[in-house]
Amino acid sequence: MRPLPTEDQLTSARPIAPGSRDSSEKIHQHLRASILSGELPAGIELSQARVAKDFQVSRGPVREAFRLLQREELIEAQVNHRARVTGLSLPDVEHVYALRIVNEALALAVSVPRFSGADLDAMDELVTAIGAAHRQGFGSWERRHREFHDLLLVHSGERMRSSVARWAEHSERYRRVYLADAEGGWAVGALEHAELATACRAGDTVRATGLLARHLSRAGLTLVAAMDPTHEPALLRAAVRQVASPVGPAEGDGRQVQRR
Amino acid sequence: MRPLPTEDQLTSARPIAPGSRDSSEKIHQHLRASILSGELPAGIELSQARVAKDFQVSRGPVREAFRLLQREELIEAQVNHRARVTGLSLPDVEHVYALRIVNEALALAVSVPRFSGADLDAMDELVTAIGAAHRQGFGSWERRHREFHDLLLVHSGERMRSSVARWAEHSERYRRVYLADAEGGWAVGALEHAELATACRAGDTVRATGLLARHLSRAGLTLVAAMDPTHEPALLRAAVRQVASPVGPAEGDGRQVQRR
DNA sequence: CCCGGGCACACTGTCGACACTTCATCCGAG
DNA sequence: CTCGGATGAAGTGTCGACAGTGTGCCCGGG
Repeated sequence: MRPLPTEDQLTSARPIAPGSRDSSEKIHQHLRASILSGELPAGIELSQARVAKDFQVSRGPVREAFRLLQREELIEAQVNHRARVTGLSLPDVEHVYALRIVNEALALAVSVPRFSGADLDAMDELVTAIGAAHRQGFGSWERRHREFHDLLLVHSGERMRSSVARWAEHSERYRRVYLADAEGGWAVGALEHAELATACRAGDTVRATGLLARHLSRAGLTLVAAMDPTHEPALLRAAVRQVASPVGPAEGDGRQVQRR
Repeated sequence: MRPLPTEDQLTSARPIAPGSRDSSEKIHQHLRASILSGELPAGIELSQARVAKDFQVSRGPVREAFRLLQREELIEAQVNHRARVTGLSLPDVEHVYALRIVNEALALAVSVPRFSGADLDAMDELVTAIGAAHRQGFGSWERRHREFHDLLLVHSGERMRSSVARWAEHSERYRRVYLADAEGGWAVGALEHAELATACRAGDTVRATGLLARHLSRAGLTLVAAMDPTHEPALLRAAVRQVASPVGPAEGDGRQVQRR
């Protein structure tokens, strides 16, 4: 493979406010957003010195930010080498979506009985907003979409939410790269969101979790298929099987997860 | 509450080899082990300067290690304040065990069909080893116990294993504090381990995952009950319900998770 | 023309220093 | 005696500098 051009002021870094405390946190946030959004593509190299110069800070805070990104597996760094933005491997995609399925389903299961009327109204509102925003560009749609999924987990506790949100962020990254313009998926997604909101309002926990699992598994399967059509997504199957047990809602789950 | 004595060479820190590269990694490992083992109890304060002096390094690497620990929620740090070892809240315990249940069950589900004969033999060996080691002190038992659980996930992929292992480490910490000498639990645990190994050898995935879920939920419920007997562990129930669906193995699952 | 050794640059890991903040103590006014 | 402000120590956030290491380039030999 070709060596991939080193970054060249590619990150839209602005100087950090001089007196600002905890600048490493800001750097971390900024870099993470840049990576997840694809502005810093996989394989690109980031040097501490360069990033420090772009943000107009010393290398100390940059090193701390890099350590966090490394722990999140957004960059990989070896000693005495420059850090590189992590690549997108197929097993990673499957792991991310499988974990999302089981974790978000659990979070949703405990959230459903706790939804307030306001929550449910906001949910309906977002469903229509997502449908309307899907032709205003990817950014708008993505923001609403993320809000919707956040709302589903709002009553599951802080620790679980942060754990789940981290995986969701990763999947945002993959989705943007591989499904930037899959218009067919939008319509199906909208329908699934509507069904999900209905199930939440009805308080039907097992139906809601099953729908969420299928929603996520469809996204994951599409991604996997786009990356390698011959791959057998055993992990994703196992995840959806765990959540949406055969005793779930009436409609079979064999449609999306095609057996062979 | 009283202000909790500040640490006083409490961490058994030895100087880091001078020429050693990546000393922050070593500091991180050491501190994490100290916290998880209880050597650094919850609430104690760690100052960068003091830790740096103990390890005989500058504050730079220590800051990086602290950032990682903070991200793992093992310490909490505010700007211009000393870092404090995180406390053990009841919701945290429930979250940790609930996530462990769904994540490890998923990992086990994909691992069962992939176990080799050697894996299964090692599993049986560990089952007996655990039974024998449980009177050689907590440390010995804990090591074998961890090995056993690691073996269960050995074929689930690197990313999932690391994700699962992190939560498992947290639970080690809680268990050590609250169950340091619960001898009754050991016998039950041994029995469950044996059943688990049998199910794996038989290739019975749903039985194996169900057993694992109940094994973990029992531990979690014991912990929760020890911390607050009046607490209603809704999250744990949801987690075990998700994994061990009613269509599971013959023996009912209503025994451990008592309904009211 | 091709290739390997050597050299200079760039970068990383680490350290000590400086400014600012927080906290505890002490002292004097009331 | 009590209470509030001053004051010093301790600690943190940040920076620039130094030594060691990896990388690419150049040049000479074959």
